[in-house]
Amino acid sequence: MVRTPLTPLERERGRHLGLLLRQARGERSMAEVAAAAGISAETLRKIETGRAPTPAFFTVAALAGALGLALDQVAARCAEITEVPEEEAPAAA
Amino acid sequence: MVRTPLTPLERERGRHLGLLLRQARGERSMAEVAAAAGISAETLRKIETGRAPTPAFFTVAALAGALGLALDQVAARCAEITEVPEEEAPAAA
DNA sequence: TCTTATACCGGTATTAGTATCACGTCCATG
DNA sequence: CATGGACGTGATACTAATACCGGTATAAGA
Repeated sequence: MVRTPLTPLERERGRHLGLLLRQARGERSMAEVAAAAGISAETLRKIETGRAPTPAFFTVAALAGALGLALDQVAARCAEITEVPEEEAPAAA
Repeated sequence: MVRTPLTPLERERGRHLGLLLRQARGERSMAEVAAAAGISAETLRKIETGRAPTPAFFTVAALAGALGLALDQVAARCAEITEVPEEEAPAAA
């Protein structure tokens, strides 16, 4: 295999990142924040719901800027994710 | 077109990001830094040379961690890139 | 000279991010 | 009830990131 598929840990980290961004968005609409960050609302939705677990650096940077978040804080919070919840870690994988 | 191809500005920004990382790497070898960041040396090389202009967020975060860089500083430096050098901006594009 | 290490480059393979479209749900408002 | 907005989900299209391979170049050392 050439490009390693995302590990469950990476997916969990992406889910965490999505939650962070969603919390920071607060009451603002997805469309508004997405427009402010210069990305599509669909992409923001995928990131927030964890369906795009490893978005591009500049995408996250633009979102952090639009949401008033510090990138280092975001990265630190995501780096805390070091294990996958058992409910989310199927034994078959 | 569905996924917008990278604009010349995005490529220029990626080139800038690569230079930042290379400077921060200093005398250390690519293999060493790549291993410290948990990525392949090939990927690090592509990022440093600007051939992968929009790397994943966690990839940059891991590199910044391995290099002792602050993500906000990196993003801010890259955000300064708002125009493409004329030599690099073909009129045909 | 030969070997080794480092880095650059091209190609190739595979997965993932980004964007658009369509449809469905929920909720508030008319 | 109808309508619209916001969010969710799935499919589809296309580009890009990541990784591995082989080849090349250069510099240092035996």
